[in-house]
Amino acid sequence: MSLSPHPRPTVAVDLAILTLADGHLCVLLANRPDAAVVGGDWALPGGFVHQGQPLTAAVERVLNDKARLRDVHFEQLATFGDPGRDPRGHVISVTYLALCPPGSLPQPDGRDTCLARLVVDWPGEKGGPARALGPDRQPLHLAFDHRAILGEVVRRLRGKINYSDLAFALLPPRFTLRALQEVHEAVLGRRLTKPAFRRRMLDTGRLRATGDYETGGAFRPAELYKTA
Amino acid sequence: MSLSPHPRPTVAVDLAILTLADGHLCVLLANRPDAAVVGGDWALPGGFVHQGQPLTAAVERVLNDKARLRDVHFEQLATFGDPGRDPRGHVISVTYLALCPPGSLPQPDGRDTCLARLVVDWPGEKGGPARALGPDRQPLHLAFDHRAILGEVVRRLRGKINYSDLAFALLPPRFTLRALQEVHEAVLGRRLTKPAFRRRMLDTGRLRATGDYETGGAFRPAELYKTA
DNA sequence: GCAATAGTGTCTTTCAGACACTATATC
DNA sequence: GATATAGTGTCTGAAAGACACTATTGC
Repeated sequence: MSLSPHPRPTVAVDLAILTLADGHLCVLLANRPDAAVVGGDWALPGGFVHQGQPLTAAVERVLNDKARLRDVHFEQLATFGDPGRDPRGHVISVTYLALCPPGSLPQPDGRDTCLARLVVDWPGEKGGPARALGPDRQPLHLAFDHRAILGEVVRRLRGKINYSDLAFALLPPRFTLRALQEVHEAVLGRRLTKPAFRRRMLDTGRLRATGDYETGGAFRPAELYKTA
Repeated sequence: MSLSPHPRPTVAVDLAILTLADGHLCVLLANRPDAAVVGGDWALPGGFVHQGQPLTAAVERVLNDKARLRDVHFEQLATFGDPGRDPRGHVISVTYLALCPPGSLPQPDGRDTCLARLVVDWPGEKGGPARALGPDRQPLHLAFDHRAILGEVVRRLRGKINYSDLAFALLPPRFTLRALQEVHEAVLGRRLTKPAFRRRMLDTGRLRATGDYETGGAFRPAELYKTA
């Protein structure tokens, strides 16, 4: 049965797979061999949505195919449907962000995939496009409208990090308060003061001290916490 | 050219056209003659997205067709794509909310369209489904997953009203601070204190006093403000 | 003891709620 | 003058930044 007699646009999901590396927010990008057509060498990994397939199933398929990831926290960001955004045809992209603890991503080879640092020029939650810096710190040439999408990614993260469990999805199950603060600083793009941050986090009641301490450091070890 | 050889889901836009009536947040609903098929008598007005058509064009078409509205503030909410959400087939719905000043909507006739009060059971930004009350204050039977969508609508409004221009889109160009406070109270579902609210609004710098005053009241008239 | 980081106590500023007050319109 | 609402001054308490302090580890 056809609900609409008109020719239909195609639907895809595109994923911003995010992690923290060296204190910086990074995104996994896929190389585009068709760079000349799609307008850039690198793009967010994505895939088409087939009839009868839930959006979440398409997301999980991309996570598994492109990053060998399972049980990752992901959430919908926004939908981009401008007919000109994909030169090959009308593709409506439902974008998601996926959050991974450091080290849970397979090492990108730099050819098919790379891990790019996310940088924005704007303060706070003002909004605007983002840049992606390659391993050599040079800006990468992004395909489609993916600079704008990555800008929205950062804006969403900044808007939600203070009243959601989003930061914990970028950390291992047990973590120090300093590591948690580094996540917040990387997302917000500014330094925070330690006492106020500790109070604020502990007052939420979402944290539980484990009684264990980090090891391997040269100096006083910090206590490990987990989510309550 | 076909980007995907598989059969594709259909894409639609669905609109939560909101306004304020009698101090309550209300949404415009369309009657469904096919209630037995779609699971409810009333639904958000919507329309299919055709190939090559921007999402915003589909939104404007629905606004014009269903509510004779132009130049209305609208923004994207979220995309719902569960294959079972529409019994007729796989329809991916990109939902929008549209905000209208009181009185700018044509009077719904109660048969094809009605203006339903939006009510939620949950406090703050906790989230959950919403109910829609008809003119007789009885809950309406909503089609599809529209109870869940309307819950997200309220959640989004509550999350954004304090740091966006969203409230002004629910007011005429010139308005009293009391009217602005009533908008906030209707969205947040709780009473606010007048002095704190006035200070907070005036301190944002987004308001400008006009020097004019409302008329027709039996008592001291309030000054009219506009957005800066 | 030294270096470096973990973690805390306290002061100050900011801001929202509570509450009481003054001001001004119609009747 | 009565009444009802517009608009303000002030107190209080909560929360965050600044800053200085103590605590604990490896060397």
